Amino acid sequence: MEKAPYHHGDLRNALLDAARRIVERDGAEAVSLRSLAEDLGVSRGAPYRHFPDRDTLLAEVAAAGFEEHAAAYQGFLDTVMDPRERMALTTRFYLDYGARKPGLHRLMFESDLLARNPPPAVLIPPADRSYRLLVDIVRQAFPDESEDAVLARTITAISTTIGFLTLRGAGRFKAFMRGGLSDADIDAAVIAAVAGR
Amino acid sequence: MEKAPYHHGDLRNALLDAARRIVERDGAEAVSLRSLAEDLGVSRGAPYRHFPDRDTLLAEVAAAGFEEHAAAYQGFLDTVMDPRERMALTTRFYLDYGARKPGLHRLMFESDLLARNPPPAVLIPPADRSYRLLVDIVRQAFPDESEDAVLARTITAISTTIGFLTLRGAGRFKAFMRGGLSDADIDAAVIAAVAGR
DNA sequence: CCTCAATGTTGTCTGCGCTTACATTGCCTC
DNA sequence: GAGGCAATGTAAGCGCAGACAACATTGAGG
Repeated sequence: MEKAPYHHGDLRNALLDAARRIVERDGAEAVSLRSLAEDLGVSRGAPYRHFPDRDTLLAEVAAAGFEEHAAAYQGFLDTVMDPRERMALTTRFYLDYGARKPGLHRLMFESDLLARNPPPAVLIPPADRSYRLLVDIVRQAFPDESEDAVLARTITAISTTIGFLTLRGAGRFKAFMRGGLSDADIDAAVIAAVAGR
Repeated sequence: MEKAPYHHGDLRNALLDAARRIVERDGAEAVSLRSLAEDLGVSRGAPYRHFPDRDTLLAEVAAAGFEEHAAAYQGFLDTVMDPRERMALTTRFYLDYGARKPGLHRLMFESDLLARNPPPAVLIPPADRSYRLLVDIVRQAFPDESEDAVLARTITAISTTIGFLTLRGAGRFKAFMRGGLSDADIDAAVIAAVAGR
């Protein structure tokens, strides 16, 4: 018969994993250090040994999200040869990811973690990496455009994609559905607007 | 010497006004019924006489926001004659509004109030009205397009606009600023992407 | 073996949403 | 006017959460 050891063993990573699962499903608001501790069979003060506060934990979850997110469409650079098709696939990947993990998506793209002064240090490298990757993909899809135009296009492209997910998540498109447009139609319209101009 | 009357007089509207001010400046998360009650000099239970819960109050604040928002660019339909220019002005109005009242903007376009089942009844008419107005503006700016195309374009247009505000608010464009693009350049790029295709 | 740093526990404070039981007020009717 | 009643406000309390401080336990290195 196993008796529970005084020390958890790897509480830090266990907290990150558990928080991540909750964020993916129910959003960052649903994460509570207390209930996390309870789930992991540990006292409510224990998490503070590993994270000074709740936001620091969430920042690490978001950082891991950016890593995973960027790594996934990094692959398109190697496997998909046509630059325009690559851009369309990247957009579709964003849409799928946002639909599959809405809470994590919100934490990454809507929370004000990166707007803090200063932003959490763990968050900056993966966020920058993801941003640079995206600019590369846009640049190769529109090779004739100036660098400023490419940057501007990257901004509008990601704005369209993220905004669409935000608004759909907020239920603002329910009214549009009565207009005979299917989900697939709308997805296609977004992808066309981003990649097809 | 005035003694405080037992009844506030118009607590309901006082709550709405106070909540609105806090939402505009600091976001809906900063609204607490307790501190609202304290500010207005009533007991902490008093607000519950007027709103069954916090979300109901926030829904009314959002509804008022949609009214004001739509009324403002309703004016463009009457005063601005060129349909494309009208569309550009509407976009600029969205951008200004989001920059001026970020918290209210988030409550209106990012919160999940409208995604509930059922959504708060007070919210549906103003949200629908705002949506129809927007479709009208897009339809007149692109009169040759099919109705489905107009709907799709409305969706991508508002997605671009709201997404841009969301991402800028989330600090995700800080990295882009180092690329030599000014705020005005980026605003212009968004407006061009929405209205100028 | 002993010490110490890392890690986990317990108790406490504050603030919040929400509910229940009770108090005050003003209006409406007779 | 007096009585009654609905609207409105107060007071107290529950459960949950974040954060901190004081204390306990453990294991690794000197």
